[in-house]
Amino acid sequence: MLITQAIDLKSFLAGIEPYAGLGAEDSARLVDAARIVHLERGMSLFEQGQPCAGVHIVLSGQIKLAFYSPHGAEKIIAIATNRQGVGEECLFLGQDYPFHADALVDSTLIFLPRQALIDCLENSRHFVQRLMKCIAEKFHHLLLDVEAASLLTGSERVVEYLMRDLDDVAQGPAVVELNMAKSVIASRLSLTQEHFSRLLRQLSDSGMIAVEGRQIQIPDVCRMRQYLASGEGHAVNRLGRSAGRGRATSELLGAVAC
Amino acid sequence: MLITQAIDLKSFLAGIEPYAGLGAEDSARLVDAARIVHLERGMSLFEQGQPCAGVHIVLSGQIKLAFYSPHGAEKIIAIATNRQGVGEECLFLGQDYPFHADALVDSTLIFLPRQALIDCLENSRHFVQRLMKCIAEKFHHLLLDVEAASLLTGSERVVEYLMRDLDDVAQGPAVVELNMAKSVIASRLSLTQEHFSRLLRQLSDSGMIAVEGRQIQIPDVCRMRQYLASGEGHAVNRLGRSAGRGRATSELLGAVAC
DNA sequence: GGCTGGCTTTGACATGGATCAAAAGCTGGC
DNA sequence: GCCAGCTTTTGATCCATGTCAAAGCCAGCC
Repeated sequence: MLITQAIDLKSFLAGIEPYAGLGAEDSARLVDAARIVHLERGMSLFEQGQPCAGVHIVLSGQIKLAFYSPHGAEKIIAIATNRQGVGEECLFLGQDYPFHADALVDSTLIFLPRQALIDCLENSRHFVQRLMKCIAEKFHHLLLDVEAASLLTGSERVVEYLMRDLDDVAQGPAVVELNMAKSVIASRLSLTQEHFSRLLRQLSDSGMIAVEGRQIQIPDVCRMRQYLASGEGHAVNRLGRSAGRGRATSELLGAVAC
Repeated sequence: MLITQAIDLKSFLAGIEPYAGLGAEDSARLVDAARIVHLERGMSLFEQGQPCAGVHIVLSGQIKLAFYSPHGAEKIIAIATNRQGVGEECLFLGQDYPFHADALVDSTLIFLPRQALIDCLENSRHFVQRLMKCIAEKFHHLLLDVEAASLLTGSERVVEYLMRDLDDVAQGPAVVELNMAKSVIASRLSLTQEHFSRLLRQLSDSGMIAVEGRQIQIPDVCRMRQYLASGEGHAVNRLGRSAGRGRATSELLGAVAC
């Protein structure tokens, strides 16, 4: 690995969780062991069932994490981009990867081998804590996805998705750029691509959004929030009702009054 | 807290992850801070959105972890029983509980306050590692649930559920006792109670199982595995298909040939 | 420019699973 | 043994969402 790359890598790692705050020794250990990985669009980073070799951090591109059924059905769990890590949660199960990871577009990643990470864990209490926090956060995200998929209707999930990147206190108009194929977003939202397309059209027809290719105009963010809060979108479904009660769907909708 | 209880607690904690292997000092710290909690059936342990106060470990009973929509819809994420812990994943997010927890039956729990746990974490590197592993395992379980809910049909999920507790290499006949209300199991499997009831009947009519109240007879475990493997249960659904491929649904079905 | 192949939309239709309503079954209490 | 309050089953019906197929659309390429 070239010196310049090594230097860059070091400061790069220092800038992202959970690697920020590593001691010089550990930091060097990781940089030493690190490898750069290039993936062309469509290539696989790893397959479900392979033993976990380490962690990958996305430098550029998009990595799709997904399950496949034997019949070709696909469920995308998450898309890793930017400075996000892939596979931390599998490091210590002494286990196989629980999902597939493929490049949606040409991508570059840093690979940190398992053993180097484990050595750092032995060495630094703070690193373990940070890593634990990182895994807990992923857990939390997955929970939110499960909540949305179970309790919201298709159109509500779409609305919720469009508002994810928006400021919690945003008011008035906004623009959202869909930065991946609609079929990918559809699968993330547990929808077929056709259904997703129709839902966008419905929302568009109702004036809630305006679709221009991958660009979505939102004339009034508050209206979107209201849509979620007062569930026009859905036919009172209920899984079970076993100890029936009624409560607010907390985190799914920002708690801002409009 | 009575001496006898304290002694019991100490050895109890020593017997379960991630508390096994704690040093004497930390162990004492936890036992000191621990409180016993009794919950009557139907009572709430905590609510979604409350700040996380610590971890609860189930001594006896069943604790339901679930989301609720504003309209009373319920999605049960998991049932904690036996020696399982509740809430480890929320400890370090400095965050609120992401779900509700209620007692399905009269239950007894140990409560370990957040601060005592954090002190132990500062103290013991091994404890952090064990806790991290514990959280990673929960993450993995949730992933398996997401996989099942996304890729399997209702009847396949039921079959998969019935086989969960069975030995991976089990052959021939088996009996499964449903140890909670069917409506609860239904929600765990993302089904309505009515649908679940009908699916049990279908499987029963097809001779795959025999239902006697809460007791399910399985004449031939292998037949169940085949049912999952060769997906009779389902009408080739596909979410997306964006980079279509065909692979085995790994962990969902034990990899035993019949 | 005009082709080619991958996305995306639309339409027509099928169906799994949800809803609503009511009848059975159970179970614990008196 | 019988009632009151549950859990569970069954039936009839509806609807959100999936499926299949074909047509548009758009971008990169020669």
